[in-house]
Amino acid sequence: MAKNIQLLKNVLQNEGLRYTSKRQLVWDEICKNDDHRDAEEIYFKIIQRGKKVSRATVYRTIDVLVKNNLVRKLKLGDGRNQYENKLETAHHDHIVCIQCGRIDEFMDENIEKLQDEIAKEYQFKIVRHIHQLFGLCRDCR
Amino acid sequence: MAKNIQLLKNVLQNEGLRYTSKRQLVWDEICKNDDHRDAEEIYFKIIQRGKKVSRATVYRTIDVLVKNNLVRKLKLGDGRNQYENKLETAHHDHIVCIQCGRIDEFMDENIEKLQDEIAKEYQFKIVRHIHQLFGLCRDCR
DNA sequence: ATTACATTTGAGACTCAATCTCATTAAAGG
DNA sequence: CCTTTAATGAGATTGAGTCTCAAATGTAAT
Repeated sequence: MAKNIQLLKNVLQNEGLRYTSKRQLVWDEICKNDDHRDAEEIYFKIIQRGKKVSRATVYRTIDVLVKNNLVRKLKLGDGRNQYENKLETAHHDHIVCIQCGRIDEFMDENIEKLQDEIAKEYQFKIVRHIHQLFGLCRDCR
Repeated sequence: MAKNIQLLKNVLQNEGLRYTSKRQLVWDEICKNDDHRDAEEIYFKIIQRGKKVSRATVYRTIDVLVKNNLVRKLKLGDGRNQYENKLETAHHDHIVCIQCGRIDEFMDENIEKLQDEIAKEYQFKIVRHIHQLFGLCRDCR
């Protein structure tokens, strides 16, 4: 857990922001489990634990954590966005520009889940997968 | 264009909804180009063309079209959702057994939508994609 | 420590895309 | 044309997320 404190300190320093107890509360809560939760759940859980923090601070802190890759933001698209800590080494797939060769990485928790559903439907046990998107990047389109 | 009218009629019939001039206006506008536009743009363009329709009807009609695969919904996650017609034909991906070589085909609309979101996020215009699941089929696992 | 200054925090107002309400209008089938 | 049922529109409402600004807290120099 001390490692997580240091991660936060590094990020804040990197952003030119102060290390504060409120920011630590938010990061701690997000690290408490590996589920994806929305800002409201994270906020409420902290309150439930008897700590004081505001929604504004939760949102603001999450933004910093997401920007600095400590937290993954899952944009479900409907309702609230969800978040999960990103402490494990992440799996990712690729999105490739057929014009200039630029390669970006992507990773989508929802696609992963849907793959599992498909595997179940076909009674397959998945060992690995390839998922590549080909197209024109913002500079080539 | 008569083909598009029929597509709309089929969808509405399938949904148990009436074919109306307002719904046709919305679908026509979405078919007018292949860009991704948000509901407000689509609404306003119809008004600009001198036709009358309300935002509520635009939103409601788009929902039906998305649900029935005539329109692709691009959830950027920030700001307004965007939409584009989906008149081109469908495709499928593969799920492969690494033991016996069996190949099944799958196609999941939700994965497709998520891919579009990713493309949007990365500002890519997707031309094609590869999505293959490798594992053990029900007979080999 | 104390002071002086800058940043952070919180309560609630605010934003804005999207949805809902319900009175009015339009479609379908006699 | 008439009746029934669904669709439409104007504006109110919702709700996740952001913004405001006074108060609280951190930071650094003295």
